[in-house]
Amino acid sequence: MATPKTAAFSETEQGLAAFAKALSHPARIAIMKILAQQEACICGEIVEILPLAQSTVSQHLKELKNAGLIDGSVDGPKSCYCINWKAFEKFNVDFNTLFSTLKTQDKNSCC
Amino acid sequence: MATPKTAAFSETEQGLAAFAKALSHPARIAIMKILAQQEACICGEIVEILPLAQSTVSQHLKELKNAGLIDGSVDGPKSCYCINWKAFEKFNVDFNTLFSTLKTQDKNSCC
DNA sequence: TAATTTTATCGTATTTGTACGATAAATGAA
DNA sequence: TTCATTTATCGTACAAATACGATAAAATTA
Repeated sequence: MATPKTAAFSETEQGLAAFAKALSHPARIAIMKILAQQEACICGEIVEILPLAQSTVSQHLKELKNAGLIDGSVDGPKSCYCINWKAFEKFNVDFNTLFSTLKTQDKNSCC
Repeated sequence: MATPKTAAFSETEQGLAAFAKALSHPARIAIMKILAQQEACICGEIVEILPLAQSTVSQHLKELKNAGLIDGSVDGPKSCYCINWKAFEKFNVDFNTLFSTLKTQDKNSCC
């Protein structure tokens, strides 16, 4: 059986992995860039910029939202998205912490 | 068709996404921790620590190696792995750059 | 009210990821 | 040489991700 063993790992490892997974597709990184650069973060504008179908973009937006990296609000018939900077920064800090912790612990004993 | 449109995105986006994908599984983050903490980075020791089959661990090691995050060398019948700090740091820097660039550009106009 | 616009969701097809057991290849030990 | 140890790879099964068209839901416009 290919049942995921996610639960067997620590909260920190799961959290960092979930964050990394949210940004593991170039389209989602592109969306984060667009959200930062555009004046109004309307779904339709993102669809126009990216070479993907509307439904696919909606799916990517949903994943970013589930990961907490972006927020979304309804504006009439349109949907407005923006970056959740607090969450984004938290993950960035967590990742930097992992990197520096590992580098400090490193024994550099083989290879 | 569900053919990936990876090629439609920029090199930077693809690179960051590939890096994130390599760390998008808790087992691979755990492996990075083990490689930093253990004196000798033998495959068999990693297998003993993680709740995964030997073949599964081997697969995860292969993915980390393909992403360039770790190096591997044969030591008799054993395999020794270690973190490729140059590559790991490069990705860490790239990611920090993305974060700070986006934050600088942010217009914070909606939501 | 009726038509248009916008977006989320559904259904579906295809690809990729995850996990395991079994096996092969390589090395060291008996 | 023969046997044991170690690890990578193969085959397989199932789960999840990716992508699209079609459609439903909600709100504005005519």
